[in-house]
Amino acid sequence: MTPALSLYQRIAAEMRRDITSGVIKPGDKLPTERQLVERFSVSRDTIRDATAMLINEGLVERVPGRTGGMVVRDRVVVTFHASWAESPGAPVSEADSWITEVRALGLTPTQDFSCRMVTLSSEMAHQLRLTEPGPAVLRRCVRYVNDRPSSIQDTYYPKWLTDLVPDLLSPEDIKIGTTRLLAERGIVQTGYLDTVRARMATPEEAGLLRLGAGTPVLVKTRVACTADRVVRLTVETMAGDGNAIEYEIGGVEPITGAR
Amino acid sequence: MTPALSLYQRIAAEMRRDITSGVIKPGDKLPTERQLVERFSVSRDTIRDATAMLINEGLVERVPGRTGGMVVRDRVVVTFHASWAESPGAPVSEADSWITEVRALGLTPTQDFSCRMVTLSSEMAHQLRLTEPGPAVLRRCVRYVNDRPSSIQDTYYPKWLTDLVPDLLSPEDIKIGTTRLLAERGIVQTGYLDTVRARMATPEEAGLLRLGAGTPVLVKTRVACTADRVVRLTVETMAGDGNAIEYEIGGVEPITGAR
DNA sequence: CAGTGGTCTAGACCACTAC
DNA sequence: TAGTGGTCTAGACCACTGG
Repeated sequence: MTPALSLYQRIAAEMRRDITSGVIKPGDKLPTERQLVERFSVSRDTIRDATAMLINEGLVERVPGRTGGMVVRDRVVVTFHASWAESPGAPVSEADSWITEVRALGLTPTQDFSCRMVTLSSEMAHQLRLTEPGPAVLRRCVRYVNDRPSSIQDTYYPKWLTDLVPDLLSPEDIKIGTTRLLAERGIVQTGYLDTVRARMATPEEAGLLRLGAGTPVLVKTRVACTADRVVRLTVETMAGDGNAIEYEIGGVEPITGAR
Repeated sequence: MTPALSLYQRIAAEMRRDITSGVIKPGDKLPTERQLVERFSVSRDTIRDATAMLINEGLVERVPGRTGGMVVRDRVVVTFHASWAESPGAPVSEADSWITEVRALGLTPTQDFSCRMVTLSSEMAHQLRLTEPGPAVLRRCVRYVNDRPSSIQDTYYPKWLTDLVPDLLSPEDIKIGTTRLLAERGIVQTGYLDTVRARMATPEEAGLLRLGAGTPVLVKTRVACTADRVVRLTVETMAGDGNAIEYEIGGVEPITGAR
């Protein structure tokens, strides 16, 4: 049954066991590569093949420099409550909801806003139900947890909407939340279509989110509409396995009530 | 700005450009490793470092054997419509919904069922709102697209429920769907709490789903309840970037109507 | 400065698989 | 049997970073 693991796979398995069983804990350093060469009596490349597996699985991180080494990662999971906020009557904006969640984990949330004009791809224009590609406003929110980038949220507003609500062009955070701002101007969002996917980070994303090679991203695409029109497209790219998305469907009191 | 890419990174970038720009198309074979050694005048290990990046990004697959080689992957995305089915009044079962989706893409769906008794971990018992770990029935459904494993769906039913509805112990597919079966016995599910995460596949999952190393999985956890009790826990592990999950919140006619 | 990981070489032998 | 990727070795030099 077992397909005869190769040498580096057996070494990886042994180290993986030490990590998952807790012999080596998050934050602990692994032995140096040259120490592992001695311990297992193999070449350094074989050790690097083994540790590359652990890094690809998200268990371990390489830290360069004199006091560096390989460190067992400590992944805290931040949960996005997709069903909670963003309804016009919701008590909090989507951003507030995220900030609350991060603080509840004892971590420090930060956000960076920017705003610029872009030309929509035909793919994006189609998702916004526009007849053809055209200009749009892109509002970007980069979120940090303990100063490490955690997610990039890009929201595209079609030109007809920003003509109606020029406040959307503000390069600053809109305190009350864009959903409530739009509602106050008569644009009430009543429906969302979310699509969630997982894929490997592109090199650009790995740079932006400061991800190690071999880290996945969780991508949530949200198309929002009023009773008769599509008003925005939001693409949220989240770092690796440090984020989760939660959806409630129907009444969940028996589940959440016991918490 | 650019941090001086190393040799293997530059080679990877060049090959990546050929793939994403369409010079090399899905299904096409890359040159052999030894041909690439010649073309770039580097050692084979450097070529392997470069191609390992492409494999980790999910762009390329290695195929062993005489006529093997490195092949550009063609990823078709199957979408799970999480909001559609599973309501007792829904026209189709969750399985039917999936089968329809796969067929619509011109692919062939297959499913394998199995059923066995397991002991719940304390984590799972907590999710089922049981006071302590205990026995449960695990119904597993492995799904294949064109004979390649695509997802593993594990559903755990607590013992009190299988005592009430022994049909759940059937090792065969339940044609009408378990949700409708339970509804006929008076267990009407009215709420779901879904959590979606992305992470790297463990070696076991990579084996089950026949994934190459460095492929992410999309994990959907669904806890379902009736008006007053939690009745099941479903963990669905999906292969890499070949799957997506879709949620509808509120009225989405302006979005879906235009399709 | 000393030690870490990062990169690269030039070989070697193996398992697998279509021809 | 011939050619593919899979594994492994024993070196080498580099960039980076704390003491």
